[in-house]
Amino acid sequence: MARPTAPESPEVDHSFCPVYEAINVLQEKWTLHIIRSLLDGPKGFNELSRAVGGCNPATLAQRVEKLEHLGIVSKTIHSTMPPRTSYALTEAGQALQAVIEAIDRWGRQYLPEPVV
Amino acid sequence: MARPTAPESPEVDHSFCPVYEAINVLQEKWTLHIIRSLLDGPKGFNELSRAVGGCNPATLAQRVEKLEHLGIVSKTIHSTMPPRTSYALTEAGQALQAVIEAIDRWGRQYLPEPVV
DNA sequence: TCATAGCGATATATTTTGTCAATCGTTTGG
DNA sequence: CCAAACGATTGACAAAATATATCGCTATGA
Repeated sequence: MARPTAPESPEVDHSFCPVYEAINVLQEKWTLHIIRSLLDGPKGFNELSRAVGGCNPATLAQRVEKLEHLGIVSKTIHSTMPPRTSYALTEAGQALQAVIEAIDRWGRQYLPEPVV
Repeated sequence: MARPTAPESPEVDHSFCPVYEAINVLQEKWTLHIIRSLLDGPKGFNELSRAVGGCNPATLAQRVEKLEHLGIVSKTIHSTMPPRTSYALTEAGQALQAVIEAIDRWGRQYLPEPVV
């Protein structure tokens, strides 16, 4: 047991495998959607919420906080009143474009029909 | 509302966006770990479980069934008693190697230190 | 001027999802 | 001949996500 945040089994040693960690970060619900939305520019909270499509504010706030903590997203408060905040991708976040593009290519090729 | 399985908001139209769908498939917990494990060859149920590391059998069975249904994983029953089954990636599943590799590169570059 | 919509969130209650631990009948290794 | 391993399945439980309402405040339009 090396990484407390990662799910572990006694049989396999995943101690510190960057891919395993990366997967753990990206597999959380909405995370990839958030990153994809931010790839076309910084957004405010509600703006991001609309772009992501369907994520409720509680989850969105939590995800975005975690991504900020991981250095993937940066949060800038322009004014508290009226509330004006913007979320943008950091360099690490921008680098995830490659991942999104890979998913994009895969989706176009192998999910041509609606998934039921 | 176009895709019943996808989370939707009235403001944004995600009706049929392959990337959006692909993300929805890949973001489910353990899915990427399962695919990554199967990239180095077919595995039995418990073998897969150990390779994935930490996923409980109920969830694993459910994930693997869904992936089979999506045409990403194929299940072959060699014998029912004694139980002998193997799970392998289909062509669509193999194609996800590109995605895993992109995540791999990203992880190595941007997650060099343990993620708390 | 005065209601209204929008901002960035947060709280509570409920539903969905994932986990834990035990279990099945059979074969194999010691 | 007893214990472990195989591929799962079950039911009770915990954790995560959702819907919905709400906050204080302001800029806008009628």
